[in-house]
Amino acid sequence: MSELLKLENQLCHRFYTLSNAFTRAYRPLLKALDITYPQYVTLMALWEHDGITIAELLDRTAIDGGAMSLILKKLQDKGFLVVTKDKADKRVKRVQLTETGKKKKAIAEAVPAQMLCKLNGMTADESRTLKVLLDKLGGCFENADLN
Amino acid sequence: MSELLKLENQLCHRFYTLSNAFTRAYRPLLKALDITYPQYVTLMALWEHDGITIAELLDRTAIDGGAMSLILKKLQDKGFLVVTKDKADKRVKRVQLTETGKKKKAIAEAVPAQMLCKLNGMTADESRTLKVLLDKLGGCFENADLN
DNA sequence: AACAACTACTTTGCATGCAAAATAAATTAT
DNA sequence: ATAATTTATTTTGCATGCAAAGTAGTTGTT
Repeated sequence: MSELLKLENQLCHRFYTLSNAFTRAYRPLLKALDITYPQYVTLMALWEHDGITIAELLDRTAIDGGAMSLILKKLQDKGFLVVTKDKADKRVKRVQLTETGKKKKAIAEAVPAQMLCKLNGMTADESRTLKVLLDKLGGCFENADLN
Repeated sequence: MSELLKLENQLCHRFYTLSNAFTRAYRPLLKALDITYPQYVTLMALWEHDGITIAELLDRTAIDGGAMSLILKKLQDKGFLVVTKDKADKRVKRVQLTETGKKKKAIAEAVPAQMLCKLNGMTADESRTLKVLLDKLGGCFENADLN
């Protein structure tokens, strides 16, 4: 009975489980905004940096390019934003929040607190430590990508 | 500029990113077995507990029920396992590894080491601490589910 | 025994995630 | 300047993840 292949020993499975748990936990909170979790991530990036390029958006959100195409269409249909071609470089498209999209930020401000409420088993200290370790792990992958 | 909605401050986004990174990192390693990451998780559960119920498999892997239906079909088509009806309770189905499926475990044994190799930036100590915090976070969600 | 309530699974419809192919436009090389 | 190459984005095909509806088969009630 090799320990190596036990599910409980896998770091990856914890991430798989927790990532899905987050997505599920956000769903009811995002219902008021009528958006999904990846759409929420996209909007967070835009509320911070409006008017950025799709490439930049992909870089900041780490969302798949193909998925982003559809996400932007949906957010545009919902009136959150508009996608316009860059005049200098016609390959490039820029994403601009609409007034509606900007106003929704006020509603979204309530979401993080509600999520933290669900996670009140974690101390602020544990949360900080966790973030540090997660960022370190993320760094490992960036290097491993070179293989 | 509320800090609350900044992407960099979101725990959830780290999980989103890292979970996807794991799946991508496993893909080349699982190519030799011709399976996807969720299929790998399913097999790990079975290598540990052969002959368990689908419900038990869902519980151990945390994979979606609808997805599991398809995953089991594919793994059965590939010859890893067979799904049989329980004679006592006809609603229940049990999943049994085939001889082929059992033998593949030997090949899979090499996978964890290859993955650890990609993550050699993390010390064993950091990895342990991380697991503890992840498990605690997982516990938070179980409680939050009651809302 | 007949019916209501519950269980274990599967199916369905929609939204990604991923790799690879396809487009279009800009840049580089010859 | 024209071809070859590179870059930005979209499209395509396949594999989940998720919620909700649908199917059998079981159990509890009266």
